[in-house]
Amino acid sequence: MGRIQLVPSLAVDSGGWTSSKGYMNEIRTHSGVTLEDVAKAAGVSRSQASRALRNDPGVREDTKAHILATALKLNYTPNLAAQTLASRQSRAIGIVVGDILNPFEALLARECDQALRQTGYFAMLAVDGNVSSVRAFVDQRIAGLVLIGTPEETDDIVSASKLLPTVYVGRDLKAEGVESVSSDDTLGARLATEYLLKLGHREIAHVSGGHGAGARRREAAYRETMREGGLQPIVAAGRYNVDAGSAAADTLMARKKRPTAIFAANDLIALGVISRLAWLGYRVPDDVAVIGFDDIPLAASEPISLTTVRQKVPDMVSAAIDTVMKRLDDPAAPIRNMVVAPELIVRRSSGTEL
Amino acid sequence: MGRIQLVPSLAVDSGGWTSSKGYMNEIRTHSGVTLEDVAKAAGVSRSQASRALRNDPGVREDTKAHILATALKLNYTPNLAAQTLASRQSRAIGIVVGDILNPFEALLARECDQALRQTGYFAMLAVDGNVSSVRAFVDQRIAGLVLIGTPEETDDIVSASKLLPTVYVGRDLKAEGVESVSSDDTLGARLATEYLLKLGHREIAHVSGGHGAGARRREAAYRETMREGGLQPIVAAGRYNVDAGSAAADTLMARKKRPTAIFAANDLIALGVISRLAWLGYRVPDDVAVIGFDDIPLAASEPISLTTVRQKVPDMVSAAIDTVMKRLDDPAAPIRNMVVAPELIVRRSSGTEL
DNA sequence: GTGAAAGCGCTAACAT
DNA sequence: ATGTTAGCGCTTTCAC
Repeated sequence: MGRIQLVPSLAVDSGGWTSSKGYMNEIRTHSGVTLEDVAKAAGVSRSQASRALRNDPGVREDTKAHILATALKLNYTPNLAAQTLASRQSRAIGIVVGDILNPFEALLARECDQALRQTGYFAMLAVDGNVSSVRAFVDQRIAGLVLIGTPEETDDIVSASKLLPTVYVGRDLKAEGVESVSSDDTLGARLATEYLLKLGHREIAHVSGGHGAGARRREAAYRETMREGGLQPIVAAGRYNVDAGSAAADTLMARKKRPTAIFAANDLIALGVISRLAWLGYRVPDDVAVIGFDDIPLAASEPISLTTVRQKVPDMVSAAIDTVMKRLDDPAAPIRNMVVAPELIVRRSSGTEL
Repeated sequence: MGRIQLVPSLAVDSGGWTSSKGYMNEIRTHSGVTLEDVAKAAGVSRSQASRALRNDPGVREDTKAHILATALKLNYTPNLAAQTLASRQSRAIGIVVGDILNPFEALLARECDQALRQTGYFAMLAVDGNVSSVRAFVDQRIAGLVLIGTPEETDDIVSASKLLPTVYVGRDLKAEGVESVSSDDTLGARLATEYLLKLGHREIAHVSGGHGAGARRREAAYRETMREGGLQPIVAAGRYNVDAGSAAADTLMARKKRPTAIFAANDLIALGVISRLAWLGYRVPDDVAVIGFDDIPLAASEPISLTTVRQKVPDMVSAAIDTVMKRLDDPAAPIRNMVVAPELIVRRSSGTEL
């Protein structure tokens, strides 16, 4: 605490803001106080006041302190519009979320929102992510763009990335030349499959997540791991949602040789699998062990207690923000495509050794 | 379609924008074209261009048409910062969401985001809703505020509402003098309880949602309906989440006289109840009928198929936006507290008549 | 109906 | 290290 949101200029420790009660917990409108007022009250020029407030070099320490104190006393808040207009660059970062109802995307979005506030920039979110949201942001001259699960069409992402610092979170876009941060799908799927193998399962099925690159990587890694174990892969085609999991459970349990373990391409699918298994009269994990992917909050809940491959959201987000910030001060920086290693979180749904 | 986001000035039918392909599907940065350029190209003054673009009265129809066409041709995009600075009012509406991981709040947020784009205003979202988000928005001189499930402390809401047009969605804040849109909790709880009664259930339990006003109203309505039916209410104290539902299921099924139906204060609780019941070996709806509240997307999924009291999100949101818009052009308008009637959506989880 | 002029509140050369 | 001078791109009186 002790920092003021959106006013990086005042972020230096000024010793005047009580972090307990006081200003921090009040909501006050723009006082009507301008930089001019602060300068006048502090007995300096507008430029010096501006420099001090923005922590620009070339201001004597004591002058700066005095100006800051004055600003504080007058309850000064910079006018963002004026700042943006004069400096020709805003401190807003647009976050476009494809499907905010997808818990994993919501998780990423929330983390971005929070992480951004630490940087002196602030987030503008659009949750019905599509091209028009991106365009609206561009029109607002935002400084950078964070794309989460949207838009589907890679073309739009590519064009966006040519206009302003852009990073895509959750998918690897190296091929398209767009900066991105994603999880290592291959490693994640291996982790899950190998764990099931280690528990002694032989009939391990996989419910896929569709035809996206990530889903295909997960499926491929599952297949490879199975083959390495000398086992026959069993794949039920699915999509990243609950209903697909439910349908897959039906298909899988209808086989003559029923699987004793199911690795779902994501947690939503796993939830569908579990719910449907219960309906069919099978017990998880006693009859069937289940593992998911993502680690959405629901997975950790007591009645679900889903073993899953956790995508490290905080790591991914901080990498993403870092990427945007880097590019912001060096547009010529090399394009980075970061891949974060996921980890297996063992809970009840995977059961114990057979 | 045929409208340009964020540029209400150009929103008049200009006949120049192809709604299929064309400009609408391209992303282009700010052309660098200013109002000055448009005016010059159209052979008029900056003021006239400004008026025409904003649909101000006092511009001859043909002049206006000409200016609009020119702007279009030059691919002009107004500089939002300049507009805000000069007019001293922005077209941004802040949406603060308390918990974006709550599907119901996400539903409201998404709807708001979409609805707002139709109004000429645009949404700025903060998803880690707390007072500081509100303050940050105020500092940005947003035009209005939509609060969704946040902040907990009513004081902050009240102070926010004094600063700028504010509406709270999802809770009734009449007592606090803050405009709000909410669902009729009493009606909703009655609907659910009466339906269970009608099916022939006698041992109907309720899992409450805590101590908030809404949760208390739901519980009260449940109790009253039970008493009217000559039955003894059975209440398990809970909170609006999955784990509470799970715990409540344990408690309830441990009773000597087990309930044959459970009305959960919201869908998340219901999900917890259902999951736990499955674990305990009970079948839904055969052994226990379950009804929720909210109608989150998960409720409609095949394996869950939850009967629930649907809060009419689109109605609530359009009422909320309408409220903000009304107050925007008349700060003295009477305070409105709208209550929307929910409806019972019958699915599999409530079973059939006993 | 139209144009000229004066800012909005700030940043960024350019001086000193 | 500090002050002076121009704008940033738009809206908005105020004249005509």
